[in-house]
Amino acid sequence: MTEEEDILLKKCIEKYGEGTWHRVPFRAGLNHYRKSCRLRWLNYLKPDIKRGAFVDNEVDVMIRLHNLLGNILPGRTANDVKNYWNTYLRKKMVKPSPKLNIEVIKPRPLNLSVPLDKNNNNKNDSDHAAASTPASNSLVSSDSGNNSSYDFSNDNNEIMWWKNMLMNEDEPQGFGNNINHSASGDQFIIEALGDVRTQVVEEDNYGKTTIKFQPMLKNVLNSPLNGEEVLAKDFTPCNKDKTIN
DNA sequence: AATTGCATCAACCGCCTACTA
DNA sequence: CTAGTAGGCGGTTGATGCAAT
Repeated sequence: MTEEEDILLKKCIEKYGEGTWHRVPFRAGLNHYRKSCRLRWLNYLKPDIKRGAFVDNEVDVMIRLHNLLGNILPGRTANDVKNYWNTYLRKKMVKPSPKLNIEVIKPRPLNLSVPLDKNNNNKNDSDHAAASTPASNSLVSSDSGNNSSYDFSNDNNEIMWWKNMLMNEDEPQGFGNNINHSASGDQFIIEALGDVRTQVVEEDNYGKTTIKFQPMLKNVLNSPLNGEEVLAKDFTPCNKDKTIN
């Protein structure tokens, strides 16, 4: 894309916002496929993108969380993380042991099966947290009976979705506030991820599925830094798990 | 100075999933 | 329930720049 096209695309996004990418080429007057426009915006033009070399703390977080969150790193584009991972880190990683019957569902702020508390009144309810999982995770909570959806039309809504994912009923102020770690890398994790909670689906030999919401940060902070990837099985269960027959 | 090999990173491609009519 | 469409992700490619020879 040329510089002029970048400007057109940027103006278009500023005017209409992100999303409905199929309309972006027409709106911006660009002769590019919708995916190209989206990629250009997300990986290059978006204003809050952090560019330049990865600092040690970021690499630290990446190593610890890559197996769980994939190419998600606060402030960085997925493409950047992916490139860095493939270039530098993949070769160094110890081959992970097979993860039997465990599936980690990464947080994806799409539509939810149940609306979040729009007053940002975090009630630390693990059932609520389960219901707040994106509808893509179809194993989750069929007992709510509420099919209304929640859209992430602005950043606040997405932040709320994360907050909901992060809540821990035992430690209302969040793990990050209760852990005293001196290492700068750990501090970075706390600042960057707060108290991210990870959803893990386990299936036993009889096909019974259990969904567990596990606090990520505490385990991440205790995880080794010797190149091993963090595996879901290393996480200790917490809160009220849900069992689906 | 020219050539070669490697590193980097933006972009492409194909597939999967969610949504909707 | 099904098919079509859009959004998103991961694997991969290709252009470019730089260092080594």
